[in-house]
Amino acid sequence: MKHWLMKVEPSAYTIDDLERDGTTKWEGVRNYQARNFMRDEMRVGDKVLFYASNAKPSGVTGLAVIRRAGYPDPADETWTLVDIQFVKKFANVVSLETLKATKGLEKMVVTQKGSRLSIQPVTKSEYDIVVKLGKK
DNA sequence: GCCAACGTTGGC
DNA sequence: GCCAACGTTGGC
Repeated sequence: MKHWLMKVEPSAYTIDDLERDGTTKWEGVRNYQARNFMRDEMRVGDKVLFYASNAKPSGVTGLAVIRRAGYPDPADETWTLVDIQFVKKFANVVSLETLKATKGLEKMVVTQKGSRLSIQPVTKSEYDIVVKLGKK
């Protein structure tokens, strides 16, 4: 079982949209590294931190789970889709600022300078720390 | 809106 | 295959 962080801008999709929809196709990834994670490594049941980028503030807004593993995008088979399912919305956003200030998350990809990757692997311990922060 | 970081493209 | 130019991401 792996853990992931998936970024999306609120103007495109939010945790509220996911709560309403239940599940959604994760469309629009146009980066090879991110695609390869979806295509090769994501499995049904993997846990996902749902991250809002370009937000006020940017941060993790809730949790999701992989519902369907990587499959070709019917619109363009170069690219890969997965389906994710809503798990929960955090009472409060766990902001990037908080992530950067939290012990144990120093190596988390999203806290690194210049980290633009929209699909990122997260360790179990990082995932657990963020879930705990989300309950506060 | 600015701009640093970084991925991609394309001329050579 | 190198690398400058260009485009995009995303924090601020």
